Amino acid sequence: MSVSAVSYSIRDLSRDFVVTTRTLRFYEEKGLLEQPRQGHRRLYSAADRVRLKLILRGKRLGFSLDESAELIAMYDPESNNAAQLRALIDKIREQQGRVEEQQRQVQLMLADLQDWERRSVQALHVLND
Amino acid sequence: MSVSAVSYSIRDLSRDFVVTTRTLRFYEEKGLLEQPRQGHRRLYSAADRVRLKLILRGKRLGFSLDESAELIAMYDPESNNAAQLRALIDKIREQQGRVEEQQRQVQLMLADLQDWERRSVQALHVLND
DNA sequence: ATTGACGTTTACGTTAACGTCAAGTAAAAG
DNA sequence: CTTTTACTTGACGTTAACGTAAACGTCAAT
Repeated sequence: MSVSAVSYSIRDLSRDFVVTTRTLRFYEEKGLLEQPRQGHRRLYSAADRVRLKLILRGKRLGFSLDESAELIAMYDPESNNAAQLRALIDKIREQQGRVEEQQRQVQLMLADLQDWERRSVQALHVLND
Repeated sequence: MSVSAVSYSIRDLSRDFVVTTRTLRFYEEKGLLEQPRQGHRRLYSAADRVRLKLILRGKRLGFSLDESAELIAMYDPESNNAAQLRALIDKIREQQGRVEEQQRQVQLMLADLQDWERRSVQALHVLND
């Protein structure tokens, strides 16, 4: 089983994940990505792609980069650390709570407005009669 | 019917809505709140409280201050502008979509992790047997 | 040898939403 | 009249997450 040592330029990653190269360098600066130098240039591995995927997923969940970093640290597929996994799940549950709260607020607001709308439509009716 | 001309100091609003005075001045600077000067000082009215309430509600919905400003502009209780009301509702529906998407992502992630957890627990079982 | 295409570092710029002084004013309380 | 107390206007500082040059390196192709 020859491991086809696939590697990607910064441009490749940029294209594949639809982020700017600046973003990638920035993530590296912040310690979120490795510093995969091949001499002068960066050459990313499949593992790096996974890390990036996790970072971006974190963003989609509504986490900051720092939070994502923390989460990814917990999400170590090597160490079968059950406690850490639980901790990670808890963090995400918290986020779930926050998002749910937002959703509640949005729905309340929508309900209010639609109520308002119904009433003003009725008011117009009255005026037109 | 004597309108009890209630008015509130900046400190009052700060206390009542649990925001700093800096925040209130900042909102005023951004045009989100009126500039209710009584000579030297700010003296807020009940209407101002309502505006502030709307701003903060906007934040809870996940809107930026600029977006909140836009929304509040649409939310004019005076003009029975049905079109504007619909537009407002649409804006909030969009936000609802974004929030729902986030929630989906969070739930997916949680499902994955819990799956992962089950599998690692099983793995441990196997090791212990 | 020169031109691109691609990449690198350094570093200042930007937006959002306030925080944090500093210095001055106004009015009430002692 | 002098403190307090409450408030005012600057104005610079801060964090997050990059954007936007500027200036330089490298390597293959012409």
